[in-house]
Parts: sequence; structure tokens; C-alpha cells
Amino acid sequence: MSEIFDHKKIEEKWQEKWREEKKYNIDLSDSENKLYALVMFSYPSGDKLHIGHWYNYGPSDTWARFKKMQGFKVFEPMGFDAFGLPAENYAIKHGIHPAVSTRNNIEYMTTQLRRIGAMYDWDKYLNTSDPEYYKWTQWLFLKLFEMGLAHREKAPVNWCPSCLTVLANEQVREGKCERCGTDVERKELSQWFFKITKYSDRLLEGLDKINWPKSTKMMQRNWIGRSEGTTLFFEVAGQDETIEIFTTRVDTIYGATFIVIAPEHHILNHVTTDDKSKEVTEYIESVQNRSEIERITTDREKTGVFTGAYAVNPITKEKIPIWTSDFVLTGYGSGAIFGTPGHDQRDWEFATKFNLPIIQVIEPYNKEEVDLTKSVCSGEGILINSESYNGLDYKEGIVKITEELESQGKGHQSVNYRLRDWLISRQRYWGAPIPIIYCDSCGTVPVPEEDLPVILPEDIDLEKNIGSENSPLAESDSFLNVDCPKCGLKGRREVDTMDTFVDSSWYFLRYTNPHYSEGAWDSELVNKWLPVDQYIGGQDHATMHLLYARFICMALYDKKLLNFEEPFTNLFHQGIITKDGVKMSKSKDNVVSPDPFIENYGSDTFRMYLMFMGPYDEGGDWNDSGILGIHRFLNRAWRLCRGETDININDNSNKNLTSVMHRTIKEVTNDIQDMRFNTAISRIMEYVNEMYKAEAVNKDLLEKLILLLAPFAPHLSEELWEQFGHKGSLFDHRWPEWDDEIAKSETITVAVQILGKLRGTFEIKSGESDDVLVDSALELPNIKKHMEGKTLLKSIVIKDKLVNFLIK
RNA sequence: GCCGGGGUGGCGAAACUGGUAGACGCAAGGGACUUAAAAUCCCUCGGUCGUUUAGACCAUGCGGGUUCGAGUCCCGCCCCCGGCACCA
Repeated sequence: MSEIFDHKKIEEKWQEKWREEKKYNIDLSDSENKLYALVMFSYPSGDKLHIGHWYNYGPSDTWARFKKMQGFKVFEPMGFDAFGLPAENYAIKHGIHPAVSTRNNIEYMTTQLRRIGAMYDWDKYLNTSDPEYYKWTQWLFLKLFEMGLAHREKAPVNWCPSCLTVLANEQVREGKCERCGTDVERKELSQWFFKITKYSDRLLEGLDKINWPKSTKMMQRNWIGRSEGTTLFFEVAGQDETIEIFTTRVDTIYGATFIVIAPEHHILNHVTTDDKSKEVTEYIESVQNRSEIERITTDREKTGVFTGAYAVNPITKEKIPIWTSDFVLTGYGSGAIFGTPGHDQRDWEFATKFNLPIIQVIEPYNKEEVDLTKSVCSGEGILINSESYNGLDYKEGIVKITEELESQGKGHQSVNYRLRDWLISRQRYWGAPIPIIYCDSCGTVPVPEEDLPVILPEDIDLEKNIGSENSPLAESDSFLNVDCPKCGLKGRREVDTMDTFVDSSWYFLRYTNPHYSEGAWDSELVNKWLPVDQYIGGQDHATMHLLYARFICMALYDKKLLNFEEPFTNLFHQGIITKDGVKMSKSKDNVVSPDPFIENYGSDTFRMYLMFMGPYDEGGDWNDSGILGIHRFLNRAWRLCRGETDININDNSNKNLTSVMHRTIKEVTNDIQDMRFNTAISRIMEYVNEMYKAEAVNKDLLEKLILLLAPFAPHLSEELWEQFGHKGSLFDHRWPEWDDEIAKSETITVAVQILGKLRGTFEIKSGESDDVLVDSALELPNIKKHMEGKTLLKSIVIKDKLVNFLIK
């Protein structure tokens, strides 16, 4: 009899068995007690499965198995987010067509995924690059188009010169491409957008209804960036033009000494006077040459030029100069501001640089003397130098001045958002083609539903296209040229593909029936099985995938295609596993492969070690030094259950161990429920240690151990369960329950303090009265010693816990 | 700059609504078994003082405070991680 369990044999045996019996392929027609447990699907870019994947998939499967044992009908699907740039780049690099390389990678990753031993329902597997799937991504586009939520527009967009495509706002981080880190450029291009801004308020409100991490909700709130304020109009003196301005501080209008409009503002050329036109043109050019990253740097000195024109303050009727400067952004508000240099840091810097007047119109609450030549006075206070509004609190000022503007038709209350529409066009090959045809007489024509999918052509030489800013699809004549579905005349296809985030914004719907051909999904199934009950994935998608998916569901709900608005009821983010303090990545060459660990210790040990390392939402730095400890522990449990230790297995009951068992069940249950896997494992270890101290244990104690271990080490547990003579899978057996009465330990340790300092402890039966506790405490020699010559003033007693004596 | 989350032994970490700080594990040291090693089992393990014991003092990033009692609550700082950032 071998002392060490043969992980390879056991894991292969059970994986094979689960697979053969289609153990976790479930019939969704019955949704009673349903639980949809979802993890973010994987991205086959050529990398193998790394520790990060395991950290996402292992613990989430533990949670799902626990739920299954609690009697839920758990649906745990897995698939591939197979379109996208990394896959395309990988394919180009290796000279293989992305369809082929993707297929190979998926095949390899599937084998790796199976080794985790998760309950994936492989019948529901999907692949977003499969025409069977992207047909319906295109269909989704058409639905949004019908609803007026997809539109093409010429707008300044983010261009990544390295990825050779435009990017959505969400994919630009600190002026750099989210994928490759290259500085993005601004380009004026006609692109397709999804009107996510129409849902700004609902996306905000919905956050109150879902159980998501606080920080993620906060990130989405900040990203949407709702701000309430006033829109007002300045007339341009002597011209038939008005400038629209959004402000949150209209109370400072008496301190406005200039106007600044963004260099890209459409009105700029109209208002600029002839004598200033050269300067303004030069300025615009200099701004265009500035990189986006340089432009958003806040500590850069302000630049700008005077346009020669003046605007009329709608409240004071004063004329103030109109300037242009790149610190005012085109993308936010109306791209124009009025400058109140006394009370805004940026305006103050601008006015100081260009010698514009600075007026104080807000007095701080503390009436402090302010010197506006030296620094700005931002913040709250009382209105001064504002004629009839003097003395008002700034908040009242906002209301009153907005009212006056409104009565004159010069302004109104308004709400502004930071959120921009979702730019979905990509000038790349490996994605779902946008199903649109351009016709000279009919204009923009959607591809009729019955003509879907618009198949991605294969006759394209991707290598030839390297470095070109045009979409690869434009190279294919057979793809490009098409008859207009409306008039039959010659038309051209849209050559851009869709952002892969479109693919992933609805995959969780398709999982319920990935081969359904009547529609994108079977409504009956989807409305029964969704929303997703528990979603687990990285927080890096907080303002991308997680926002887009919510938006898409809301739109589909409005189109009456779904009966729910929020796709993910509960969300949990696993932490990040770093290596030497930095995120693992191929480019840094610090990716740790899980494969050797699986080889040496097995999947049960490995996934359990990942959970034991620390809190699941915190991740941590990778260090394999403790993995042996988990392996040892599993061996200990294995030997104990198989009677390979000095501890006898008999039928006698053991009061103390039974109590420990109930306590363990209680704590482990609560810990797994809240994803506190590390402490759950500690509790099981304590339970095993406790049994090792005994001379004999009974079968029930051991069976409960196997059940508790099952979600963590599913293969080993199944094997032991079978060896205990049970027919059928352990995972069809119910999770153990506990009895609070039995779980209570008989004796407890009471801490005795004097003036809050620990001076001793004693053991006593639980539930004793305060008097008994005090008397027992006073018996302790060390307490007697400390009490000598002192008077006892008060005894503080915390039942079953502590006695504290106050003495003098 | 603003918004989150953190900072506890040599290391990963525990500590429920304020109540014995360091559970559980790693590493380390000692012992048992063994011809030997591995494996296994048992013991010790925050620091200083105390020969040992008993015990005392110090200790949860730093400085204050509230409390009988603070890792936990309050005020002020420092550092690390993540997000946002000229957003009007």
C-alpha cells in the first residue's frame, strides 16, 4: 500500500469518468434551484494557461462545487473569446492564418483547462470567432442599429499607431494604448459608435440594485462622471454667434474675466478676427503636433492665444475676451468655459500667465483674507462682488443665477457626463465584420438578417497589409463588392470589424444554447437561467467589459428581448498574482507556468495552494515555498482516511471530536460562502490535526472530512469517497450540516486582566455566571499576587471570555 | 491632486459586532523511527530581561486621542498597490 496518494492516477481517473458520464453537462430545461456560476472566459492569444487563469478558475470552481453540494443545479460553462488583436498578431508572427492558430490554441488550452478538474459543461462551449457565434454578434449590431443605438459619425478618435486601429475611450489608459502601451494619437475619422451615453443614468441607477464590489461600482460611477450644473450661452459681440458653456459653478459668473474655447471647437474659425487669424491657425497647428499624452499632463504650463473676439456675459452684460487653449477639452461639456481665475486653479494659472484680470466673488466661510495675486481661492463660500446676489451661500447662488438665466432664455439647469459613446470600429482583420453596406443611392444600408453571417474572407494576405492604416478587409475584392440589398445597384461593404468587447458583451446569453440556430439565444432558457448568479473575474474590466455588458443588456431589455436589465447579480474579483511584485506578462518574461506544479503535486494540491495563499480578492506575489505544506496536508488526510496511521478507525463516538466536527462544518460553510478559502482550509487542517491527536476516530468523522475537502480537492475526495464504499459521485451527496448546540465547545478559556493587562487564564465549563467567573479568577496565584495590598474597585465580566479587575 | 484598498513574526497570513495579537501553513532548530537518507510522527519557535521555571516589559507603519480594555474606533502624518486625472 503506497503511503503517498498517486495524484496522476487519481486525477486522470476521475477526469475521465466525469467526462465519460457527462457529469457536469446539464439539462437547462429545468431551472429549479438554478445557479449560474460564470467565470470570465479565456483569450487564446497563443499563451498557455498561466497561474492567473488558475487563480480565476480553480477557486471559482471550488465555490461552484460547494453550491452544487448544497443542492443547487449549477451551470458552469467555459468558452473562448477568440477574436482580437493578440490572436491576429500571433498569427501574423507565426505565418499561420488566425483561424488556424486560434483553433490550435483552443485545442491546447482545452486540454489544460480539463486538468483543473472544474465542472465545466463542455456541451455549452462556445468560440466567438466561429461564424455560428459571430453571426449573432452581427445580428446584435443590427438590433442596436434598428434602435438608433448604432451610428456612424466623424469624430476625433483615439488611434494607436502600433496596433493600427482606433480604440474606445475605455481602452486608453493615461494617454496610452491599453494593450501595447503606445501613446495614442488623435484622428478625425468616420467611425461606428454604440450610444452607451443614452444609458448613462440607468447605468448609474442600476448599480444600486446589484451586489458588486464597492470599488468597481465607484470606478463605473467615476467613469460615467455625472455632474449637475448649468448650461448658459454667451453671445459673441458684433457677430451672429453664441457660445454654449457648461459649468458647475455658475455662482462665480461675476468673476468671469475671459472665455476659453477648445482649439478643435467648430466656432473658433468663425469668431477669430482677421488680424488674429494667423496666430490662431498657428496655435491650432502646434496643438495638433502635441501628443495626447503631453496634452493631458496637468503640470505643463498653460498655453493659448487671443482670438480678437469678445463675448457678452449674459448676467453682467460685460464684454470679455475669447481665447483658445488646449487645456479646454473638446470631448467634455461643450468644449468651452468661462474663466473665473479667482476661484479655479486652471483659470488662475491661465490668467496669471496672460495677465488677465482676477476678481474675487466668493468669500470663504472663515472670512480669511485672500491674496489672489499669489494663489487661487477655490472652494465653498459666500457670494461677494455679485450685485444683488451678494451674501448668498454659493449653493443658493447657483440656483438663483440659473433661474435668472432661464427667465431670460440664456441658460438652464443641466447634467453633463464624462462617458463617451462606445467606439466599436476596428481597422483590423480578426473580428466580426460590421454588417453594413454603403450604396451611392441608398446610403448606409444594414445587411438583411437573412444574409447573416457576413463571413470574414480568407483571401487576405495579412503580412502584406502590415503597416497599412487601412482595414485588411478592404484588400478583398470578393468581400468588398456587393450588391445593395435595397436597390440592387453596386455597393461596398463596411471594411472595419467590431471591437472584441462587442463579442464578450453577450456571450453569457449564448452559453445557454450555443448551437441554437433560430436566434442569438433561446429566450425561454435565457430568461430562466439569467441573470448570472455569480460572476468571477478580474477587476481590470471594471470600465470596459463589465460596463459594456450592462449596457447591452439594458438595450436588449428595452427591445423586449430579455426580461432582465442587469446581467450579473453578484460579482467577485479575484486578486492578481504577481511575480516579484509585478504583474506577470510575456513581455516582462516573468510568467510562471503552473504545469510543473501540476506534474509534481497534482491539480488538487495546486488549486488548494492558490486558495491557501491568502484572501482570494487580494492575490499576492507568487512564491511556491508553501506548496509542499498543502501536499503534506492532503497526504495526511489521505492516510488518515485509509487507516494508514496509528489512529484506529472504529464505530465509537467521541464527544470532543464530534463537537470539533460541527464547529468545523459551520466555519468552513460560512467561509466558502464568502469566498474566504484560506481560512476555510485552515479550519479543515485544524480538524485533521485534532483527529491525529486522538487514538481512534469513527467513520462519520472521516466522511465529513472528505465532504468538506471535496470542493477544494475534488479528485482526491471522489477517490476516497469511492474507497469508503459509496456508489455514485460524492458531488451528488449533500453538503454536511451542523448543530449549533453540539458545535459549542464544553470548556472555554477565560482571560483574566488587571487594568486591561493579561495576568492569567483559566479553563471553565461554558455558560457559568459572572460571580463564578470572578471567584475563579481571584483564585489564580498570579492574580492574588497582583491584588496584594490593592483594593478591588470594579470587575468587568464578558461572559465566556474575560474578566477584568480595576484596582487601586 | 482626488477616489478606493492595504501596512501585523524570518515568510504567506489569522483575529466574529473593541475583549487572551500571531490561528493555520512555510522556513528554522531539537527529538523519535531508520544502517543511512527520504517520508512520517512529536516538541520549540515575535523581541528583550530572567540560569530554567514563575514572571515582567516591549511589540500590529509613525504621532496623538477615546475606553476598564484598541490591530480593530476618532484626529494628524508616512509608505505601498489599484483607479481617475487640466472633466469646467
